Amino acid sequence: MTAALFTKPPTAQEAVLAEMRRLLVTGELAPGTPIRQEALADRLGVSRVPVREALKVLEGEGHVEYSAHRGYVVAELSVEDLVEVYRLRELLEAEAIRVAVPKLKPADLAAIASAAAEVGAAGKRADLADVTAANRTFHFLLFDAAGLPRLSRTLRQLWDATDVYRSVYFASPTNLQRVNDEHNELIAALHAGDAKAAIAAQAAHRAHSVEAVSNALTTQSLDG
Amino acid sequence: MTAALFTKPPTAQEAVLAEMRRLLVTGELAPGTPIRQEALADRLGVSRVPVREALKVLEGEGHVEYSAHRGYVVAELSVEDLVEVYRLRELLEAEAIRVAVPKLKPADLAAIASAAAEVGAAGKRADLADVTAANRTFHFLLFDAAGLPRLSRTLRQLWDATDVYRSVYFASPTNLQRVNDEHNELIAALHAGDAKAAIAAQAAHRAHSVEAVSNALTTQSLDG
DNA sequence: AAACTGGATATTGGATCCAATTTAGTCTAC
DNA sequence: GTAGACTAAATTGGATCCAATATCCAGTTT
Repeated sequence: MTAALFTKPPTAQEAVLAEMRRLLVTGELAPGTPIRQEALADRLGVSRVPVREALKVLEGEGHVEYSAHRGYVVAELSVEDLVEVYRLRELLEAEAIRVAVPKLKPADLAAIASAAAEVGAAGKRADLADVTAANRTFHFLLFDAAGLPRLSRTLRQLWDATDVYRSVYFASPTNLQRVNDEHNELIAALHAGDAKAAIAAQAAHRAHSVEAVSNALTTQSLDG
Repeated sequence: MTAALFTKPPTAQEAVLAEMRRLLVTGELAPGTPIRQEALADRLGVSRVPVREALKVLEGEGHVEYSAHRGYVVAELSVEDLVEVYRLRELLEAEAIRVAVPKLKPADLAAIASAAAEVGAAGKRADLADVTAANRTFHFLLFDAAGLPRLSRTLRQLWDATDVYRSVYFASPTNLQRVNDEHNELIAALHAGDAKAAIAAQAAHRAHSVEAVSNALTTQSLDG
């Protein structure tokens, strides 16, 4: 019974899904572009079948739009969509924190603090991918502590929908510094067991990011 | 250019998906049962390919659970799950109504009233499927009026998750009568433009149904 | 007797092939 | 010159076939 040395991809569709997520986040698959199944399959070294199944998953998550016999197109995210996503996050994240705070154990707090530290470290390294990943870990350690799987799932969907823009936000050193400060503020509230303060901290945190991203969206296109 | 006499299924996967939803709601595919792709495909007269794509959709919606190389199993819904779903609905439906009420036009109100009437009519006919469908139409006419597509999508997912139990609730004449009364109360609030009252009405409506279904769940199994 | 090993069978995962549909382009009719 | 119809190419949808994995059962070992 040997422990796995590194994570293996059990199926091709899973590998395809992971790679497509990367392509979507990095913008290599830009919003609005039609997806040619065969080209994509060739690029990933598989047949069209696992690609199609991965696309069905992404369709369910709202990352691509589907039209019968016409295929898939990378979904576009308007400012209205962005605002809607953040409003829904506001409602649901408040609930998650409200439920999670009384349940937090020392181990949870330690894990959360550790994730926050990793955000800072990755920021110093200017490693955007790691910042994004650590940031997500940080927040979902908290959300998941509520022990409400469907709430977590829904929140993940909402986060996924705007992942494309998160790296834009983290690209600015000013924003990065602010993010770290806000994380610390949130952690302090968690240690104090003050759910209300934690919710407020998270709300401020979110507001800053939606403002920045919204500005980036309205002024010009992503790659501008 | 002949007009279609009845809605055609453009693709097989869509037909499979619709039929599988029916099987899940009616309980012909009971929670916990493993899904054998080939048997299901034979039963529906198609190959396994469209079945697999439909299953991926249902997996995304939480109706089936998937394990690599082990296949799909019809998801079980615990009482905790039920409570969680209704709590999330509470948060999100309140938001939907809050946004929708000021936007409601006479045509919307008429459509909503008409749907409510259909619920009553179907109830008199004791047609459970029609009651469920009309009830859903009624509520989502309101939710969709908010003009928030992601909110609507999330709410649909939550409703879908508990669809299995809704027909149980409607099976009781007492419940049916109460549902009609509560619908009328909600409609009155909408006509008055009173969002707060509408939210309260919807909350009471939801509380009654979660209570009934929860009782049914705890006392015994579905078919008891 | 319990536990591990090996192989047979059932089931899922993936690739290839064919059918159906859409789309672009060209030709014709008016 | 434009609208419509027809044709051809590209693309998606579905079926069949083969490979990979898991499960089950017998046999062997300790």
